[in-house]
Amino acid sequence: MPAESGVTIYQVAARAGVGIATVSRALRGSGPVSRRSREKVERAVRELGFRPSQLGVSLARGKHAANGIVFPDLSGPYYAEVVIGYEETASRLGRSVLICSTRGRDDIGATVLGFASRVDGLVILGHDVDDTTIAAVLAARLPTVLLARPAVGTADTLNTENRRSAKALAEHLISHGHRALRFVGDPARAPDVRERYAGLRAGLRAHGLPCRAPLRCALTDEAGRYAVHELLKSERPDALVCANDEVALGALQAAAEVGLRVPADVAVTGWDDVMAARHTGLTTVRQPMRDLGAKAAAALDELISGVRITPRHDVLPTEPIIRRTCGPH
Amino acid sequence: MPAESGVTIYQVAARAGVGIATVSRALRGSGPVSRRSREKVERAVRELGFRPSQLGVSLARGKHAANGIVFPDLSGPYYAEVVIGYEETASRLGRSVLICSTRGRDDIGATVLGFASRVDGLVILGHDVDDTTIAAVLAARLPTVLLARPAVGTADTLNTENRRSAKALAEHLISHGHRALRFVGDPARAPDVRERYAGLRAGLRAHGLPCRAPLRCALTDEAGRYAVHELLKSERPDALVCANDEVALGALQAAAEVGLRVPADVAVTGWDDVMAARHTGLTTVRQPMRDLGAKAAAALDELISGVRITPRHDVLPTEPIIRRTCGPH
DNA sequence: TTGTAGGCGTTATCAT
DNA sequence: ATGATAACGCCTACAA
Repeated sequence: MPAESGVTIYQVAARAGVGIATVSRALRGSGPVSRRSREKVERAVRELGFRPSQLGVSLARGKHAANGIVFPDLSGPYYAEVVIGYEETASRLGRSVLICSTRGRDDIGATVLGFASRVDGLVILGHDVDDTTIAAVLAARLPTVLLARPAVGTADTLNTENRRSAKALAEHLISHGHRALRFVGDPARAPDVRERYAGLRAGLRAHGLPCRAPLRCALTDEAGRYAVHELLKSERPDALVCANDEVALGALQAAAEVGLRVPADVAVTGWDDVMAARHTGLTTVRQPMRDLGAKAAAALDELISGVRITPRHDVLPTEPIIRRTCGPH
Repeated sequence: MPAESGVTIYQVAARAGVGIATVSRALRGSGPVSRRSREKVERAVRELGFRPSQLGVSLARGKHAANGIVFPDLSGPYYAEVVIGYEETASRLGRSVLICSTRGRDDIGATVLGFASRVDGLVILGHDVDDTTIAAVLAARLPTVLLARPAVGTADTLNTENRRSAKALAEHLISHGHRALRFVGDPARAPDVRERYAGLRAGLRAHGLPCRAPLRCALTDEAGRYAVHELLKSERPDALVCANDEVALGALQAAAEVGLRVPADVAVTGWDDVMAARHTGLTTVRQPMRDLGAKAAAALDELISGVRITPRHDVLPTEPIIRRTCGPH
């Protein structure tokens, strides 16, 4: 006795004194139904509290009428915003949204494959799902959109711009007199981080400045705090260009702990523009996260409905947000 | 051509030279199968890349093997954390998770009812869904858990403690010499806020102090900022007890704008312990949000599997987190 | 305009 | 141990 009232289309038909086909047509508007029949059906539906079983509908149609989204986590505003944008658009397009977090899972491949068998299309967010698994999903002919992740096979791809904004950020810092810019984060761990680091390097190079090796750490405030704290014991960079806001927030804490003023003694920048960034005056780069989700839903819809068959690869622009932590106004 | 490979159990049976019943049994382990048959089936499955259609399985079993969760939004860490906790536990219990945001929707009732017909059980988070709709869901005999929301009918209920912690917070402020405590937020808009306000009043009353009317505003940083900014033009409370962290963050901004120091000139407290709270030194109250989601999933599982039939109403404890903004350590 | 019948892909019963 | 066969609830030619 799942969701549906338990009432079947047969009972409605019986009560209305018509055939099930008429009930179906009346409900879906999928064929001619006399005014009289329609009214009888509507009344029977009301009296019985009939709600069509999604299971029946889906099986008959061969469609789940549901899309999936796979993401690494929902803590931290980044992914959550994407999911919200996705849900908003998907539901407007009449599709339910199934979620699947890979957080702390050991069998990601199998999980995603199972998940894929419950949806008409899939969005995969981030790089927790390996290429092999994605290839398998594509082999099952499941429409797929990859988000914030390098391309695989024929899947659509949707990314946000990293390099250009990172370079702009670096040049902004340089123009304010900063010279020793140090990147905080691990380029090896994520393509996005790699590109941000590349942008920083490009900015430095353009001004004939050297670039030190990145200060590697995980993308959490605690990791950033620890790494930067250790760093500041022995070195004094002009600016800390952090891989994301959380790391930057950790860096701010570390600076405070060792008695350094921001931005007077050291500048700090992040990436994402999370809420905490606004409230700490953190200079950062804003990504259109909700848009990203919405665009993914729209792209997936095109793929599922067959309106488009050739893959598309989009890159959404990002925008540096200059605040207090990167220097005098 | 949804997720599943397109291969059916009949093709597998044919290839393996057995009946479909044997294939089903072999795959599910739901009955005796000879070693020999099992091997033939396994090989056929592998060769054909067979994956059972969830639609077929669900229809035959009369179960969606999926739970739903309805929430107001995912921006802001509160709901996102709950959803994560929920997904984690639900998926461990072998159930997929469907999400439904009510954000910016006009037809919430209809949306939720439609949503309900796609799941075996439902968690409803917050008070965006009205009692009538919930009653309708319950009438459809759908197992339901209400989260952070007053009880309705026979649904399970799971809440976090508000009043006691609010009172404790008030008494902490009072013990630090604060007298003119002002509540910021609108008790009329949410039961949680109402209880937090009640707790504040109780704390003041216990010390023979008067309690002013709440400074009403929406639960966003912008609303809090504006309301407090206006307030501080004409009044000088000792402490601002905010309905949640976002409002409190807005209050911090407002205080800074009018040149007031926190906590020297005015203390500020929030509620939720979001990331930004940690990084601004905001005194707040921590709620076990992920736990809340996990417990909801577990409760729902009991209801769905029929292990328990009588409703349960739990209240999870909360914990004041004393930081910088409420006064000298 | 309407109803009958077949099909969607499983599971599960029940003879064998 | 195994395989027909009947559900499951709906949609949709097709025939009337």
